Amino acid sequence: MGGPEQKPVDVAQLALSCKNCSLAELCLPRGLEAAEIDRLQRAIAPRRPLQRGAALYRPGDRFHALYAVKSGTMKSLITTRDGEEQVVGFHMPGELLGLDGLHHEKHTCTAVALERTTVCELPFSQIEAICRDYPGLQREMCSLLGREINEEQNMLLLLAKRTAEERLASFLLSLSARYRRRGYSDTEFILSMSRHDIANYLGLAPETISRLFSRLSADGLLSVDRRHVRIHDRDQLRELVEGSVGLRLEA
Amino acid sequence: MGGPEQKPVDVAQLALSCKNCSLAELCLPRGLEAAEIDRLQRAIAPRRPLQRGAALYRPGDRFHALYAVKSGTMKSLITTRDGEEQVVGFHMPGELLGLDGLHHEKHTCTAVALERTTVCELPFSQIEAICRDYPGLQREMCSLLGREINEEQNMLLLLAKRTAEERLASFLLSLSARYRRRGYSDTEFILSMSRHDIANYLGLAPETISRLFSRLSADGLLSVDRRHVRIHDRDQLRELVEGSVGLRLEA
DNA sequence: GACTTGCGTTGACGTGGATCAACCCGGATC
DNA sequence: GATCCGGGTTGATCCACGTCAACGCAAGTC
Repeated sequence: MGGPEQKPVDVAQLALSCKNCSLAELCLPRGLEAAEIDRLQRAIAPRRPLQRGAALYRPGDRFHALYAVKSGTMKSLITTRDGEEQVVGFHMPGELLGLDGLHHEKHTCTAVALERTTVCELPFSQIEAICRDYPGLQREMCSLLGREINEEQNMLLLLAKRTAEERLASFLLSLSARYRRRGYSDTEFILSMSRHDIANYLGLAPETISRLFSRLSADGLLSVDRRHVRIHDRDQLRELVEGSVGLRLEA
Repeated sequence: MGGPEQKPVDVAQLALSCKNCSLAELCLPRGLEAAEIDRLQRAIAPRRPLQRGAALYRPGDRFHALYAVKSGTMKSLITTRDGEEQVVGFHMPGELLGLDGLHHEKHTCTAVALERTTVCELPFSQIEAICRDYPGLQREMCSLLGREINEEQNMLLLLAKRTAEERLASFLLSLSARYRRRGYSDTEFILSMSRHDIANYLGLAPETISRLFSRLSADGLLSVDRRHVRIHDRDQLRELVEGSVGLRLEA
C-alpha cells in the first residue's frame, strides 16, 4: 500500500472521473495539478444511489471516507441520547460531507438522503497518502476544514442572535447562492427538505417557518407553492438579514 | 527552508520546550513520537504576554500560526458589519486557537485575552512541513480539526434546542471538566469571563445569566460570589442538561 | 473619603415564537 | 373515486426570555 498504482482503473470509475464530472469546479480538486487530480480520481470508489430516507452513515460507524454529492441532496444531523435531533447541515451537489468523522475516526452524525442521491466516496486513507506527496491537496484539505469551521461559527451567530425572520431569509439566500454557483437559477428552485427539516436546522418550530413563508409571500418578497420557491425581491430579503441596522454606509 | 535545521535553539525556546511544559499532555503533541515533538518544539516562537483586553489577532489578519494557551484565558469572537459580536469560544491553558484562519489564510475571528495571558506560537508553515514527514502529526491535526467541528455542532444543538437553564448548566459542566483535565479543582473555580461574555456565548441576555446564577444558588446546586463559583450538586446540574427527559433508562 | 466607572443584580413589563389543536390538500393505494 | 396519510397551514393561547430601568457594590483615581 502507498504505491502509485493502487487499483486497476475500471469502467465504472472512469464514468466517475473527476475530469468528466460536471461538478469539477465545485468539488475537492479546486486548484490542484493534473497529477494530483489523476491520482485522486483513481481512488474514488463507485457507489450505488441512495434512496430517499436512506442513511449513508450513522453515529458510531467507522470513518473511512469523505463523500461528495454528485446528484440529489443530503442532510447531516446529530442525535442526543433521548432521541432529539439537530440538523447541522444540508449538502448539495458538489458539496462534501463526512468531516464529522475526522475526530476519533468514528462518525458522530447521521447522513440521510433527502431524495434519490448519488455520492462519490473518497477513501480517507488515499487522501492522506496523496496529501503527503502533493502539498496542494494538503492545503486544500486544510482550507476546506477551515471553511467548515467558519461556516459553523456563522451558524452559531445566526442561532444566538437572529430573529426567526432573519434566519429564514438568510437560509433562503444561502440556498440561492449555492444554486447559482452550480449554474441553476438563483431565483427559482425546489426545496429538497421539509418545513420540519428547515425549522430544525434553524432552531425554530415548523409552524413558524410556515407563517414566515406566508408573510414573506404576502409582502411580495417571494412566492411559495409547496416546495417550489421563487424569489422576487432579493434586495429586500438581504435587508432582512442585515437586521435593518447599518450597512447603509457603503451604499 | 524545509530542512531539518530551521533555527538555532535559544534559551527562550528551551524554556518553552514542549517536554518541560506542564501542559505537555493537553497540547498538540499528544501521541506523537519523540522526533516529531522535537522538531515541532524547535518551531515554536517565543511570545510576550498579552495584557487583559489585548487582541492576539483580528479579522483580516494574515493567518500564519496556530496558538496554544500557556497561561491565562482567551476568547474568540466574530463580528458583523454593524459591530455586533458573537463569542464563539473560550480557550483555557493547553487549548488551541487560530483555526478560524485556515480557510483563505486570513483570520475571521478576533482573539482577545480575558486576563494576562501567554501563548505559544506554532508557525503553520512548520506544522505543514512536519506533517509531510511525520504522518502522526497529520493525523493529529485532522483529529483536532474534526474535534473542533464536532464541538461546534454540539454548540449548534445547544443554541437551537436548549433552554437558558440548560445552556448555563452545560457551560458550567464544560468548564468544570476542562479544569479537572488540567489538574485544578472541578468544583471550585474562578470564571475568567464576564457575565456579558457568558451571555453572548450562550445566546442569552446578561440579566438572564444573573438570574439563573441566583436561582441555581437558591436551589443549592452551587454558590457564586462575583466570579468565584463552587459547584455543590454536580449530579443535579447534569440532570438539568439532560433535559429531565429520558436517560433514566440505564440507571 | 468623595467621585467615577464598570460590572452585576433585581424588578416590572412586553413580546416573539413555542405549543396545542383544528383543518386542508396532494398523492398514494385500493 | 373513496380512503388514508403525512406534510403544510392557520388560529388561539401561553410563557421564557429580552428589554428597560433602578440600584448595589468593588476597585480605581484624585
